Amino acid sequence: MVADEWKPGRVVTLKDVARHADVSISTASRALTGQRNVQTELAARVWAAAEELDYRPNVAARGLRLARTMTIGAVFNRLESPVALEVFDGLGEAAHEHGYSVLVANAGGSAGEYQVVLQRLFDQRVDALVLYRPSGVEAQLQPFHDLGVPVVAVFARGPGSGDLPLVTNGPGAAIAQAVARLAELGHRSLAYLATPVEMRDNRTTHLREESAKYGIEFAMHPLLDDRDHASIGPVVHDVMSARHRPTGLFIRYRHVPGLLQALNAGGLEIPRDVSLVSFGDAEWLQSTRPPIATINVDGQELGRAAGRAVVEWIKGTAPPAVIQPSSAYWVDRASVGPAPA
Amino acid sequence: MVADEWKPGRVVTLKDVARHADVSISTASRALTGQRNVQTELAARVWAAAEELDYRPNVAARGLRLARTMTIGAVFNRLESPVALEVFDGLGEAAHEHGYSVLVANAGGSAGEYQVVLQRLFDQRVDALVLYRPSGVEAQLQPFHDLGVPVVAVFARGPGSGDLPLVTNGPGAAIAQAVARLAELGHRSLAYLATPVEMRDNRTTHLREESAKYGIEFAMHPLLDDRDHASIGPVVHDVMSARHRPTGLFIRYRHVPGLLQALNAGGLEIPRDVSLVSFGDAEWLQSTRPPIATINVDGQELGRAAGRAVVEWIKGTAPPAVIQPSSAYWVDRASVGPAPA
DNA sequence: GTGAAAGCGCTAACAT
DNA sequence: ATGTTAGCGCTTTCAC
Repeated sequence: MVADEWKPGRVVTLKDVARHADVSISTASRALTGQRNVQTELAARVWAAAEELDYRPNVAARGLRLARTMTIGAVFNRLESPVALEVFDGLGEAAHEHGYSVLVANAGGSAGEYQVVLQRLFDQRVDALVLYRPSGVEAQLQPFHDLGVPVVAVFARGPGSGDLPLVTNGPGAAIAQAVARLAELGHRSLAYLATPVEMRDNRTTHLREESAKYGIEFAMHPLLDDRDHASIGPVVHDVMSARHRPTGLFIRYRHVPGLLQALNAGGLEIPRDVSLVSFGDAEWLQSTRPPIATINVDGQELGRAAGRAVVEWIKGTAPPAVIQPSSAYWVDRASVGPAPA
Repeated sequence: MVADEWKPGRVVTLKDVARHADVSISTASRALTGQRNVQTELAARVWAAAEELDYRPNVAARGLRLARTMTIGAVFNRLESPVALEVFDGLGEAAHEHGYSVLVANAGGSAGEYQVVLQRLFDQRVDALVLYRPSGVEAQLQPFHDLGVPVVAVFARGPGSGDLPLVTNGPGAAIAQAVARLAELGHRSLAYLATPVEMRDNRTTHLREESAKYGIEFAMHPLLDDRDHASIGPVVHDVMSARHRPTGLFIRYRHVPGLLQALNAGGLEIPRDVSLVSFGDAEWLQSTRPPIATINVDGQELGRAAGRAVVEWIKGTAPPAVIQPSSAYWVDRASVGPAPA
């Protein structure tokens, strides 16, 4: 057989398949979508034709009819942290598994930009929205809510994110282990260096509670919400030159390079002068000297869970307020050592 | 005014706008798409109605009609290297600037997976395809070529990628600077550690040529194409325990952690025993001790260029075989020091 | 300049 | 069980 009338630049459509199999369009459609109201023999003919013509259904067209685009919108503030990447990876995996594609967008940071990004996703009529660490986006989500489009937050949700279902993990156990280890090594004063936004994380609560258990002092120190490494320097200097300076530091992954530079500049050595724990792991944290202990998150699993959640939601079953597919885990490395005398 | 007849779960459509402005659908369309054959007064009414109803055109529907989906497909082997991320970022930026969204997919590695990913993108009828470091995908691209869908490779293209237009940068100048610096510091023997695939990069050629200029010995050493850090150990051991061991090492970013571990395990220090240059930069390379010199690529610019190229191509003007928006640059850091005696 | 109508590719009544 | 028809939201002839 020969493809009936094929022009080079034209994509083969359901009509072509139907004609080639000598059935009506609707029969072809039914056969290909696997409905039962079609004779086995005809169905076979349709499938053969489709195969031969290399027919690929136009998802957009089907979406128009079904009011589903089979795309999931994902918004990241920037794919910068390893966790964000993992989440993206896992999300894609879960989405593809269910036939969805992922339309991803980076919102650089400003609210205005976020607005634009959401608008584009709305224009594309995504079937669901996955927001990584959203913050203050409640208002801009209204159009999606009006349409009943599922929206979930992943990893964390800042203030002003309304009551989006949150896909996250429980850092409690891992933080407990970390603090226990530090207590065991004689540490009596810990600190968490974080930007004001980050401080709202439940990590803060856990750190405080666990520290209290051992009678350990715990303090938070605000970091500028700045990308510049240097900006961390003064804070570290202040913290470490105080009379009662902490002997154990917790800090988010993205600030580690800056922190290392700052400590280095101050002549402070890890773990001799201060122990260090990073929230978030990466390959290179294992090859620094010393390797840096982490409290880590299985971002991929988070992403997968988020994907599954929205797909289920699309099908009708709304998720609970919090989904916790896995727990963070504690990775002990040489950056955690005995408290200095 | 009040939204005529608005049901909660329904999205406002062009029809709604037309009715609200009391014009025909086609006039509304013309007004909103900014065609001239429409009275100023009517146009104003239409715009007002659109504004009031918060009308957002359905891109998919428009796409169906115009045979353009306004999406660009991007395929990464995995968003793992910092450059890949930057490229993605830049691509998104350029795409959005021109009204396109980016449908991104990760192909884990196997050819089969790549096939599936491409198929999904085809089903979504992406208007163009951007492939990051593609290799051996020529055959699977046929459907896109048949349809005249623009496809470009970014950063590099492996064997079997046909004659895809390539968006890349010229590493020549930067490599020349690096080798010059090493020569100046007395190095007489350099090596490039890379997986067999990576060795096909034009970096190899440049390294060889530049080394030759100074009469410097240059050797390539194959790495297993493995994600496991440990697998690099034996190779490093072999290379560094040879009688004529190199005093300067070039290696791709992603292998740096493994290399550092291996050198560390072998009791070798940078730059005392060997100097190191990484292809590809990252924040943490500045905060290791010593900081690691790099030959770096402006991935973002690459991504932007790729985006611009496919958009232009969609509009009709095919790109040249190679687009080189910027050059790689040499970043001297303390990992490059005097050759050991 | 404006509206009516056709049609992009597909699915889902509705007829038979 | 199959074909005919309508219509998803939009643009664009084609008449007037």
